[in-house]
Amino acid sequence: MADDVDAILEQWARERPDLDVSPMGVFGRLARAARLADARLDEVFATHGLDRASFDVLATLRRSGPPYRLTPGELQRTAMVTTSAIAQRLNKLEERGLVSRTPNAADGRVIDVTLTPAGLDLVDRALPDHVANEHRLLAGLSARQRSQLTQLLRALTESLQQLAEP
Amino acid sequence: MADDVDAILEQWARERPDLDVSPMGVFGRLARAARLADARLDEVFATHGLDRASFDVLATLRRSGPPYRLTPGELQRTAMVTTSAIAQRLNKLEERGLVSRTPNAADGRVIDVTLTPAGLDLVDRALPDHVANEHRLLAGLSARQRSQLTQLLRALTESLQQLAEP
DNA sequence: TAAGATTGACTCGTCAATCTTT
DNA sequence: AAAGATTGACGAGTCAATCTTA
Repeated sequence: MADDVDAILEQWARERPDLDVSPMGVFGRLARAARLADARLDEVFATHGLDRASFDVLATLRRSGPPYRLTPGELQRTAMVTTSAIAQRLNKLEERGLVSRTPNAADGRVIDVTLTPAGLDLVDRALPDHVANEHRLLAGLSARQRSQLTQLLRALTESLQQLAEP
Repeated sequence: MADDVDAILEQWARERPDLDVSPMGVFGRLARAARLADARLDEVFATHGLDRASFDVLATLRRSGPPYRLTPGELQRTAMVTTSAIAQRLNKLEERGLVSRTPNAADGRVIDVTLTPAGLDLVDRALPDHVANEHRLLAGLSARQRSQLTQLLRALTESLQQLAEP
């Protein structure tokens, strides 16, 4: 039942027995699982001509409900990237005709980003495949395991947020 | 106790009640936790003039034990990146005098990458801080929670590897 | 032919600077 | 001033192509 991370911990135990490197067992597996999951999810996005970044924007607009309209700042706050990354994502999506940018009526500093009919159509077609893929990827875990994993990741996230540099 | 991901799930439940998006509760938190952890770990690497990529290479060489020597291919297999990424990491580390590249005696196609005394010194100084940081980041989780999280991430990783495209 | 290592072109992110509006 | 959005320069990864050796 030993995995790659166990081998790493054994090496450290041999080379630096003075250090308790057990937290690496958590962070190492967290990084690897996230990377693997990204790769598996990307495969399905690609079949719809999308990548994670583009899907993320389209899906955020979609789930916000009609009129499927948010500002770059709003998109930034739910994505975990900077506003400049959002601007560049929007450039690509706008070029493809999947979103449109229009000036906000109430505040001249703000831009409204709206899902076009083509964008709505695309995300609604990709979404069921994406969700089915996620179900498939979790098939190896029982309902109880999924629930526990969710709770533990929530606790870890909270701890990590609390310790963020101010 | 609701978090960002719960809000996302609620939006989907409203907009697409036909889809069971519960797996997003796992994958969303996995991605967020991994991203947050990376940011917290980078802070300590930076105090030693390192980033995660550089530290990863130096630490892999360090824990392999004397003579702290591996090939790019060996480094690639434990890192989760391509060999070209390894080559570029090595270019930077070699320029800084932290590793050296020498031809392998037994196989002319192979390069030996060795930790220099400066590289060994740097990684041995950064390591205790890194480990202490990881302990600090996990302080919010009990021993039982860490153990459970490890087991669940291991199970998830195994499932994800099994479902990799061949 | 195949394996190992490297490079160059490209993509996507961050950061710092800029522009506009409040 | 401050807030929102965007751009340009840069860093680090991937992929495809190349070079050397087995």
